[in-house]
Amino acid sequence: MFEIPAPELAPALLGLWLIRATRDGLAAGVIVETEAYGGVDDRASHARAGRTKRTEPMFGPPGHAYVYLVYGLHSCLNVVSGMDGEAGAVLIRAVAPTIGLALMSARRHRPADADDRLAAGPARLCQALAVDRSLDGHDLTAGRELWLADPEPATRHALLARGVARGPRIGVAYAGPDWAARPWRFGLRDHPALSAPFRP
DNA sequence: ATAGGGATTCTC
DNA sequence: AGAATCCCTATT
Repeated sequence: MFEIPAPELAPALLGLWLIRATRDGLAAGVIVETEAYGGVDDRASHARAGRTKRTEPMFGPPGHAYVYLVYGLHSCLNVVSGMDGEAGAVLIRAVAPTIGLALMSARRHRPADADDRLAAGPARLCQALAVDRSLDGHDLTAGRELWLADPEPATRHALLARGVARGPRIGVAYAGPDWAARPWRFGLRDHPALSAPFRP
């Protein structure tokens, strides 16, 4: 299912489980916001510089993780899309915390935020789920450490019933007006776990 | 070798 | 509005 272009995979990931298992226990949530990044032609994508050490996973097998460090501080998680050898990835921008809330809360070394927002934001979600670059390249379909899983169809249907909102990607003004304007961000409409730019 | 800057978040 | 903070990428 991951061998499709990122702009197609991004909305398809909405409503799926993202599950993290560590020695400390299990933490999991439902993906509510995603963002698509293309290959060498996408001026907003890390792959724009071609195949490099950092972006190697983006060119690798689909369904694996691409985890990078941004601003020297925060990890961000992507699901690699497209065919092996062709770059593409979907940034997971927000997850609705469902299992292991205490664990997620403990990992955030800050005063308790609203539970809904524990994993609202690409860097927040990585902190809440203990995702860092040690998981770069990890197979997200293997069912261990960090993986994706299908929810009950009825559950997912109910979630998607609120509708999918689209909009331009966040923080990519450097890519120029054309690429920055592409509506490649997807989110469950009005969901309380959406990231900061989309909260009221 | 070095400069420039970032797919963010938090605080002032 | 500005800082925090590392490492990637491009250039010299």
